Amino acid sequence: MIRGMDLVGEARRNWEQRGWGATDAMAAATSITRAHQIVLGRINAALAPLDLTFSRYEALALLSFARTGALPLSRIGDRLQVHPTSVTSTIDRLERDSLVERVPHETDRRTTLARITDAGRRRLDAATSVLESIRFGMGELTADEIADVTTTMAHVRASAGDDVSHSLPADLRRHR
Amino acid sequence: MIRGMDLVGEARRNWEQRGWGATDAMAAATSITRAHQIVLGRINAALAPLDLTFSRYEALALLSFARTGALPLSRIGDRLQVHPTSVTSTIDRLERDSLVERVPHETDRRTTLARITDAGRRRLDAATSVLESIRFGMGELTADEIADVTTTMAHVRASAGDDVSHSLPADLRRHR
DNA sequence: AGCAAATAGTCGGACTTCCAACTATCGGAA
DNA sequence: TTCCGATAGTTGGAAGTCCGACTATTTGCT
Repeated sequence: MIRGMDLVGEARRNWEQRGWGATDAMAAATSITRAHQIVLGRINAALAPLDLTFSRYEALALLSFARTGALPLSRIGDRLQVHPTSVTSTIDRLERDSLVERVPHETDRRTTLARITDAGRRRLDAATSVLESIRFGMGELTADEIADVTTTMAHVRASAGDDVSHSLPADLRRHR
Repeated sequence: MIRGMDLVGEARRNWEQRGWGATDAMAAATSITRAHQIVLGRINAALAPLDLTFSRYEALALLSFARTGALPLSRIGDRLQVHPTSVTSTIDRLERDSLVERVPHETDRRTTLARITDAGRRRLDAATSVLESIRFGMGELTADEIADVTTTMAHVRASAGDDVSHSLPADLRRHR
C-alpha cells in the first residue's frame, strides 16, 4: 500500500533549502508524531467494534491489575501520566457503559475510587485479544525492530525524567 | 528531575504476570505514546507564548514553502496526513488570527486556497526560532540518538506504507 | 487547637482529531 | 450533451487532552 509521499523527507528538504536549523531534531519530532498517529489509529480502529478507545482500554487494564480492582482516580492519572480532568472524563465514559463504577474511599472522603466491573473485565479480555492479534499496531515489524522502538523511545522518555530501567525487553536488559 | 515510575516497565510486569501476549509490542506502543506526549507537550508549551500550537505551526510552515504562499486545503490535508475537517478547523483558527487568509481558486470553484499572510510569516519565523532553541522537544538527546529516533520511527512508518526514503539524516542516507 | 498548604475531584472552556452527512462543482462516459 | 461518480470543503457531533478555577478534605506546622 503506497499511502503517502515522504512527509519527513519533504519537510527536511524544505528546511535545508530555507537554511533553518535543528533539522534532524525537526525530522525526529515529526517522525514520532507520524508514528504515533499510525499506531494509535490502528489500535483505535481495532478497538472501535468493542466500543473502546486506547485511553479507556489503558484505564481498564490498569484497574484490572489492582488487587481489589479499584484505584483512586488520582493514582490512575499518575500511572497513565494524564491530567486529572482527563481521568474524570475517561472514567465518566467507562462508567456510562457500566465497565467501571465509582465508589467512595473508605477513610478519605476526598478521594473516589474507580472499580472495574465484571462486564469491564470481560470487555477488557476481549479487547486484549484483539490488540494482541494486531500486535498493538506495530504492523509487520520484526521482534528486533519492535525492541528497537522501545529502546529508542526510552531515550526520549529518559530525557523527560521518566524512569526507564525496566522498560526494555528482557533480552536486552540482560545483555547490557 | 524524577518525574515518574517506569510506566512501561510496570505495564510489562503486569502483562507477564497475567500471561498476556505481545508484551514487547505493547511496550513499544506504550513507549511511542509516552514519547509523543512528551515531545508534543514540550513543543506546545514553547509555542504557547506565541499563541500557536504544533498543528497550526505545521500548517503555517507548509504554506510558507509554497512558491505563492498558498495551497488548496486538500493539499494541506494530504501533506500533513490529517482529515479534511481538521484542516478546516486549523485554517479557521489561523485565519481568526490573520496569519492566513482564504482565497478562491482561479479556475476550480470547488477548491479554496489558504494563503499565508505577512503577519503569518513573521509569526512563523519567531516560532521556528523558539522550536530550534528547544530542539523540537528532543531534550538533551545527542545527535546520534536523534538520528536513531528518525530511523526507528521510519520502520513503523514504512509498515503503514509511508515512503521513508528521504527521511533519514544525510549521513545515514549516504552510508547505507 | 487552629489555620495555612497540600491533595482530590469536578466543571467550564479551548483545541485537535476523527466520522458521517451534506452542498457545490468538476469530469468523464454513454 | 447529459448524468453519475469523484472531488473539495463545511457543518455537527463525539472523544481526548490540557488549563484555570473552585469546592471539599486532609495534613502538618506553629
